[in-house]
Order: sequence, then C-alpha cells, then structure tokens
Amino acid sequence: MRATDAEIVRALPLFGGMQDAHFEALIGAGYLQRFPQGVVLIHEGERPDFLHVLVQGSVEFFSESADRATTLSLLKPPSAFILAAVVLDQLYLKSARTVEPSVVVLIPAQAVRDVFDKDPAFARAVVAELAFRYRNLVKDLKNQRLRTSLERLANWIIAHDEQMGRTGSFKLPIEKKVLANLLGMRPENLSRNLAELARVGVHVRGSIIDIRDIEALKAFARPDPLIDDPAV
Amino acid sequence: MRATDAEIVRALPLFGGMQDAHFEALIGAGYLQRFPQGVVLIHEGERPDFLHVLVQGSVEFFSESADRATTLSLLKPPSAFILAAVVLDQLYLKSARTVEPSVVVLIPAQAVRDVFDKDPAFARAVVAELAFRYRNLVKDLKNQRLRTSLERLANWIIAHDEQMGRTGSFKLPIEKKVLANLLGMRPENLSRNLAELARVGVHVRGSIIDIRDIEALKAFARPDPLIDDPAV
DNA sequence: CGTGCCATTGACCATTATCAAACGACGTGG
DNA sequence: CCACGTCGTTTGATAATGGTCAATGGCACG
Repeated sequence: MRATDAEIVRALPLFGGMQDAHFEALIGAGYLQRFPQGVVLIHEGERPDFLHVLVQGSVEFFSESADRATTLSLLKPPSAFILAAVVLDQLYLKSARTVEPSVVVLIPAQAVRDVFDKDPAFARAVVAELAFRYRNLVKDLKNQRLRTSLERLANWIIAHDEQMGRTGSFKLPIEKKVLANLLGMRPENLSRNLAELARVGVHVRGSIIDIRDIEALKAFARPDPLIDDPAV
Repeated sequence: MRATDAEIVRALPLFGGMQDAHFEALIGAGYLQRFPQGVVLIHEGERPDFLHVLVQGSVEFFSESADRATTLSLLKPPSAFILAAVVLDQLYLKSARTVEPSVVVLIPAQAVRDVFDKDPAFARAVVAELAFRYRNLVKDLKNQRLRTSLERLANWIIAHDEQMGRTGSFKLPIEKKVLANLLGMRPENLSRNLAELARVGVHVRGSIIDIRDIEALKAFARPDPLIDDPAV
C-alpha cells in the first residue's frame, strides 16, 4: 500500500484518534485493491471478512429480495463502510458495488475487533461513526415514509444545490437511473417528476439542473432539517 | 428508585458488563418516572437531556413533518432508547410517546457520556447496541422499499407467529391503528389488507389472527431472513 | 345508555409501477 | 468517417397500490 493511501485512511475521523501502534497493526494487516466499475464488493447474506475503506471512486449499496431491488445509499470517499456487520460479526444486510473505478483498503475484521478492544479512542470513534450512520438511516426512513417521490426529488435538489454552494445550478453527479433508485423510484418516474418540477421553476437540460425560483421550490418541497440537514 | 428497578436496568446488556462504581454513578444520577398512556416523552428536534430506559409499559417512536406523521418503531421493556442522540449530543430525530402506562428510568446524558469515556466495557456495549439498532433500521428500510403494504403485513404476521411459538393463532398485541402505522399504511388499508389475506388462509375475527395455511402464506409473503429474522 | 373512538366499508383520487415504444448519446468496428 | 449496437432516457398507455373522505357499525367506558 502506498503511504498516501495509508494517510488518507489515517485522516478519517474513525482512525484519527487511535494510537500509532494500533493503526500500524490495522494498516499492516490490510491491503489495497483497485476495482473497475460495476464490481460487487460485498454480497448481502455473507459474513464480513474485512472492514472496507473507500479511498477513491464511489460505491452504491443495494439490496435484493424476492425479485425486487433497491439502492439504499451511495458512498463517497474517504469513508469506511460495513462497520456494523464487522463489529457484531454478523451477516451483511446490504450488497455493495462500485459505480466508478474505485480504490478500497481492506482491513481484516478480526484485526478491527482486536484493536477495538484495546484502544479506547478507536472505540469512541466507532461509536461516533455508528451513531452518525444510525441517524442518517433514520432520516432515510423518514424521507421514505413521510414524502412522495416528487417531494423526495425536490428536497434532494435543494440539498444538493446547498452542498454545491447554492448557485442555483448544477450538473447531476450520477446517472439519472442511479439517482432514481437512490430516491426510491423508477427511472420513468424520475423523468416525469423532473418534468413536473418545472411548475416550481426547476428546469432540466440533459444532466443540468437549473433552479429558477428557489423560494417556490422550497415552498413546494418543505425541507425539514431533521430529514435533510446532514449536520443535524 | 426501587432496588428492583435498578436491577432491571443493570440486567440489560447495555449495562451488564460495566464496573459497579460506574453503574452506581449512572443510576445514582438517574431517577424513575411513571407515565400514563399517551404521554409524549421526547419531542423530535429537542436536545437530549437523558438516556431513557423503559422498564415497564411500551413506547412508540414517531415522526411528523409537513403535516404527515409516521410510526417508526415500537419498543418493549426492558430497553434503553435514544442512545444515538445522547452519545453524539445531537437533536432527537424521533418523538416518543407511551402507548400504555409506562415506567421509565432517566439517566442524565452527561453522566452517560462521562462513564462512556471511563468504562471500556460500557463503551463496547454501546457499540453493540448501536450496531444492533443500526441493523434493525436497515431491515426496516428494506422492508419499506422492497415490499408492498400487503407483503409487509403478511411477513409481520409470520414473524409474530414465530415469536409467539408458531401456534398459527394469536391475538394482536396492539391496536390495529398502531399496527397500521407501524407497517407504514393507513388503518383503512390495513383493514382491506387483512381481508385480502383470506385468499392465502389468514382469517381474522376482531383481534384474533388465525393462520390456516402457513405454507400458502409464506409462498405469498416470501419472508427473507435478512429482513425478518430478528437474530440476523 | 350515551359518547367517543376504533374498525370497517364504499367511492374516489393520487401516486407509482409496469410494459412498450421511440429517441438519443456514445463507443466500437468496419 | 460512418454504420451500428448498446444503454440510458423519455413518453405514452395502463394497471397496481395506497391514500382520502365519508358513512356506518361496534364496543368500551363513563
């Protein structure tokens, strides 16, 4: 593994506070892999062998059951994933695949559990990470239960515009197909929903989104910090 | 607080492994309260002052946004709740109300965070608890995304029958209204869905559910351990 | 024995999925 | 350089799913 990759991992909040010796133990036991686009990294139902750290690229979490499939979330680097399954040593509940060529650091699950038992700072960081992800999941469930697909889309557009600096205009960072699945709808429905949002001033040309009346959009979307604000 | 209530708390996995002195610190700082049915114990958007431990009764977690409301889960004693908000010291994302007269132990959030920093066994237990709840939430989201309301109901009936010992017959443990909200549907829809399940051998008289053909029910419901099995 | 609240039922509407077809961007190979 | 195939996207028609509103019946509790 190159030193810069180890540094990326070390810089994550999850690994930042731990003792050097413990970090060396983790990173020494781990290794780095490069994957092309579309590779399934983990399969739901299997047992976790490694804690994964996404260093470059991006990963989509999805799940399939009884002939249906859904995207649960997208992950951007740098970020660790499947921590809950690793610490409990229980089956994966989601599958993960790369949506672009990606670089992943793999750390043996047993090494993670060993260091977790020895390093209080790491244990605290694991708690913070799990609690943070727990809360994101609560927000996802609320988003799904309390809103129509049109409202989820409208709020996603508002949130993404804020992330991009409130310019009122941005390019979709992912394919519409992937966005549709992420928002819990079919691509056909996303297409119609995007057209529908013209009524509140959202205009679409290809993958360019223009918000021409943010107030009208917000009046329709009714964003809620307890669902949409990543810092809450 | 009565000694027996403290013992109930102490017996929880979350508190079981910690040092006596630390448990005394927590329980000494805490106090016990009794609530009638229908009291809102916590309001989403507020800051957590206490870790709650449900000792008796039952609690419903719900959320409201933009004129809509949904039930996110039900909690049975003994069980701690709102742990994620407490350890991160961030706003509640859900509200909670009693659905029957309940007994709750309240432990000041700061005391929890103090002991968490000092007691590795407690820290490990917090991780296990958070990871467990995280996984339950993933299952909830999959259940919601991958199934229709009729399928969620069918699988709930199968799961509840298993919990009750696979007798093929049980009494609903909660009002249909509450069950409907828990399963993410309206009471009218639950009514129709229950009638619909007669086609696969489920018969309903008042709050009594009879499964007359478990195989037919399972063939329709297609239960998935990665969604329905509480031990996975 | 009222008075509410829960549950059911009917009619209707909103939302979303499904199926099908057509279009368009993009990359490959001739 | 262009023809072609692939895949993502859009659009249309239709069906499934679930919500809303309203009326009614039933049951518990005062």
